[in-house]
Amino acid sequence: MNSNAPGPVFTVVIPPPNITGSLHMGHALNNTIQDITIRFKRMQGCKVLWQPGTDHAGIATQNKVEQALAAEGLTRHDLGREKFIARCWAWREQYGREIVEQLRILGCSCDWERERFTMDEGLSRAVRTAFKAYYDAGMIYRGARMVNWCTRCHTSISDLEVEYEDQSSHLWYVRYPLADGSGDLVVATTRPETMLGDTAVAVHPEDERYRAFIGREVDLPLTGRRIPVIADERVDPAFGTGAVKVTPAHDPNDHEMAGRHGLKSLVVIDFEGRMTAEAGAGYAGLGIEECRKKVVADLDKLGLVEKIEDYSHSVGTCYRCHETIEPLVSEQWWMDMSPLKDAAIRVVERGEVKFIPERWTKVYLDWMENLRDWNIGRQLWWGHRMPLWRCDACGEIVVETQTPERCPKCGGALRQEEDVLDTWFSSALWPLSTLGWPDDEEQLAKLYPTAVLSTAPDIIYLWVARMIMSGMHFRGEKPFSHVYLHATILAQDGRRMSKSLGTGVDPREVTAEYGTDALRFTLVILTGQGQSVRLWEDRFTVGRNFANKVWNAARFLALNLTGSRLAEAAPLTAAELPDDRYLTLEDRWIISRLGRIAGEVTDALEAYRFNEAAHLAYEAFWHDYCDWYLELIKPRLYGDDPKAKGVALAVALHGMRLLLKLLHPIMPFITEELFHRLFPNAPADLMVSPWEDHEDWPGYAGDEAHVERLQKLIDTVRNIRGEMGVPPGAKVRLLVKTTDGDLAALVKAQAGFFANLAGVEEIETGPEVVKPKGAAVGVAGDVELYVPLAGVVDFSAELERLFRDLDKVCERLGKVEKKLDDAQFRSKAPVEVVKGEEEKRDRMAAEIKAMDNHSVQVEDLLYLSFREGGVMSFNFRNLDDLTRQKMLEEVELDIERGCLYISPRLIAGVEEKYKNLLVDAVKYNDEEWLAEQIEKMGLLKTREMYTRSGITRERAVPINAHLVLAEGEFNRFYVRAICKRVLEQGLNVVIVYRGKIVSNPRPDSESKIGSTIDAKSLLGDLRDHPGVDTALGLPPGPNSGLTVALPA
RNA sequence: GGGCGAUUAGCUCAGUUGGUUAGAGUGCUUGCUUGACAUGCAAGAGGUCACUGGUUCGAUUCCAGUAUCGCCCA
Repeated sequence: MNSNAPGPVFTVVIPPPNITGSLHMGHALNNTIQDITIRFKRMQGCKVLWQPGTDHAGIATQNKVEQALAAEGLTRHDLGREKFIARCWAWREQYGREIVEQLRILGCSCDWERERFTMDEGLSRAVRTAFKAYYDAGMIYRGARMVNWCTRCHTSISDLEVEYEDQSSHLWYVRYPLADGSGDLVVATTRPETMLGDTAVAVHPEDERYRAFIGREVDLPLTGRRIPVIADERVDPAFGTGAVKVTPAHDPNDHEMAGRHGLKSLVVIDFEGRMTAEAGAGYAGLGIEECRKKVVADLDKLGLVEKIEDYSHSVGTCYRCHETIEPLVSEQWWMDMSPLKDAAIRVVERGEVKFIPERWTKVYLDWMENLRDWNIGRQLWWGHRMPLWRCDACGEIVVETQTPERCPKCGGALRQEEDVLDTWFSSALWPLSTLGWPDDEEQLAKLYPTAVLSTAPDIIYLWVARMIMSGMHFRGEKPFSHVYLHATILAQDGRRMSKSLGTGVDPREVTAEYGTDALRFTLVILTGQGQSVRLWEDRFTVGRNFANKVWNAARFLALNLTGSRLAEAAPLTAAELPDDRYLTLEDRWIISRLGRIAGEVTDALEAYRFNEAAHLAYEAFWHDYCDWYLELIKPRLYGDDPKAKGVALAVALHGMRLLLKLLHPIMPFITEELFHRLFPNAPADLMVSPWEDHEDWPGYAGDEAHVERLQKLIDTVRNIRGEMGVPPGAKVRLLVKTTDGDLAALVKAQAGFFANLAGVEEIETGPEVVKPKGAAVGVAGDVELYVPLAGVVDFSAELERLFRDLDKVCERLGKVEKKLDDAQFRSKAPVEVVKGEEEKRDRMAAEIKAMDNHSVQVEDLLYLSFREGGVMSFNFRNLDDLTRQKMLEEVELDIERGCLYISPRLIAGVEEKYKNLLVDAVKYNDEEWLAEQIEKMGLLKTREMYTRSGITRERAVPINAHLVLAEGEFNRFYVRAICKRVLEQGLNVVIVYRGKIVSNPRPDSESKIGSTIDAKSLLGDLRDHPGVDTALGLPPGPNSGLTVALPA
């Protein structure tokens, strides 16, 4: 413990891993979580203690050692108790060390010199002290009860150690003859061999079928015994025949039933899993399976087997050896839990112990409410032998913490109880015993209670509940304030990792291949609070790539530091940042931003939101720091101005230092290493450096906002470049049209941003910027950006991009306007929300307006392409060669013949989006009314339409609709542009229009999404052109569309 | 049989009190051997938030039911 730290004490006890083998992924996650918390608190200045240790895990370890002995052909009985225990200790030495080694590889910063083991002397004393206290209080007693008996482990085990497996078996229907010879009663059972121990047959009292049988007797076959037929409510009339055999000694339900009816118990199965003498000659000594076969065969011989059905039921098995559990009545040591219950419930109900996530509180309370007496004895050798002695002479029972010499009553010789205590008896004391109880009150007062226990949900009953009970009982205080239940790690198939299925991932292999930091980071960023997560090995590339990124960013700084004196004078606190006036905009931005992130990471860690903390740090490191900041300072680093370089490096180092700190709890190794490389004069290790929070860092909110604006503009330029296929090396000119003087000034002053990050070599900005011919256009808010690309761009791609953006904005605006039109919304929603929506609308309207201005540009682009060879250039990249060829033929412009035919598909440019367009058009053609219209309008056939989307040339009816657009899919800009061109050629335009137009509202008009605009307004300023005729209305239909037709 | 949890992009997961343009990583498409990093850089596509009702001006979010999966208890 770092006792000199200024802050409060922060203690965590490790849930002690058992010493049976190796740590699995769940351990890796759990201990990573604890280490993150510990490192975080340590850096925050707390006096932290992370108490490490291991658990002796009685039955589990004993099994392992027995397996090892079996390999030598030995059993524990060959060795005897003492030698066997010695072997267990040897095992513990080896595997206990291995576990600890694995924890160290995981980077766990435990207080290793305090490492404890549940069977240490001190901890054993705690166990004896507790036992005596309970015994003296009358809470420990001996009694014969039904227990779960493992015939292989030769011990009773607790209910929680029984695992239920579905097994397919049979249901045997056996006839029990009535004693008076008047017939028989058929009982159904899954365990025919236990009939030898039957002492009754039971039916439900309300069961009409059997009412007459109650109180009579049957002859129990194979035994010569006569047993009664009783009535009991617990009998399920739907099971089997509704009559069941009652075997009090070998079934928990029957045992209870026997108690109610005063039936006697007949033990027919012994602790070895063999039939006893009570089972009768011919059966005694047989194994259970063997006996079952014989009983069935014998019954069959007597003609008493009515039938045998296939039956699947769940069978209790030992969680350690998977042997079937025998319910047996056995003399055992029990602990009365009722005196412990209330305090343990209260402390949770009062919120003094909080479960995270909260829902586990209920699981805990439910279990506590139904707490049963605890079978604390185990018939094992490995474990804490009960501190209880019997006097051979007078039978006195002595319970002491120190081994007594003689019987205090008669002076006779004493023999210690053979049973050991359930492992959980010592686990329950872990937070107490490791911190000094019962001997070191001073230490205990300082360290107890601990802050948090982090563990898996299935440990709630085993440890959490018992630790709380012990803590409350012996200390009057909870053992921890928080219980963090971490995620369950599953295999790729969504089930628990399984060694036998090969779906397990060994943390040791992952650390070897990807590194500890990668393992830790991946686990943490992947697992949300208490949610299960699927994991397989590939997933660790996330962590590895990030670690690589961190390494390289630091390397970048180190390379630039070479030869600089900065390294020696490396800045160590935010207070030593370069003076404000030397800082550039990006410097202030990153400082302010990282400070903000530090605060958010701190909050996330405080709230046990580890994945959020990891995500925040990741995002800040990779995207803010590397992608933006480091790129921005490169010119200064490579430039000739040593002072500017110094400032940039200093800020970069500060940022790096903070990021390393924020990442350190999660990735301790790489951060520590890099810290020392970059800051060789640092007075201490990173792990004990002070944590830095929001308030330790200067904030420049205005500068953050400025950079965000620039980022948006740069994104837009990059988007244009990417979409237009501008070669990465090519420099472009950028024109920014804005009425915002501040923004113009900002853009002008920070031209370097654009040069570095968007390949912009020249910028023009201001309110009167004019868009050059053949420029790609982008809109960011109310700002318009032009990138001249004449001769470079694919115009159709540009149009496509522009309209795609426009569509998106229009759609969003439509939603907002609909909302704002709703009187209910206006009256009932909070004013802030309404205001927010209004602002949103204004912003989007401005954006649309900016785009709208580009209808002119659209026309230009079209015009340009028309003039240059009369073929529009479209983006054909997704089309196959044949289609491409056909389409090229189709778009020939034949102005002389007064026909403009453009396939709707081509207008769209992207076939997918406009897939249904032509289909719709052809559907119209197929219908009679369209024929009528053609007739009426005197339209001429021009070209055939074809498409590759399922409409064949044969099916397509040729029409002379030159432009067919369908619902929601067209852009009025196209319509207007094309119409304008056509009109300029002295030709006429007829708008055929039908139904609702649900796209592209004009921001300056009343039209909105979902409302109808008429064809005239659609044409805007062209509507009064003498060549335009919109008189033709078509009936509305499901495929509302619009046709621009040109009569010859 | 009872309880709990999950169901969001091809995959793995975030989404904090009901109003976001629903996000990330990975995978996919396109282009890049740009002087830290190809374990990389830039751009792009991809989602009726399982389904059905209800509450509400408004539901991925709250409630009820259904379906599928998982865990715990009996």
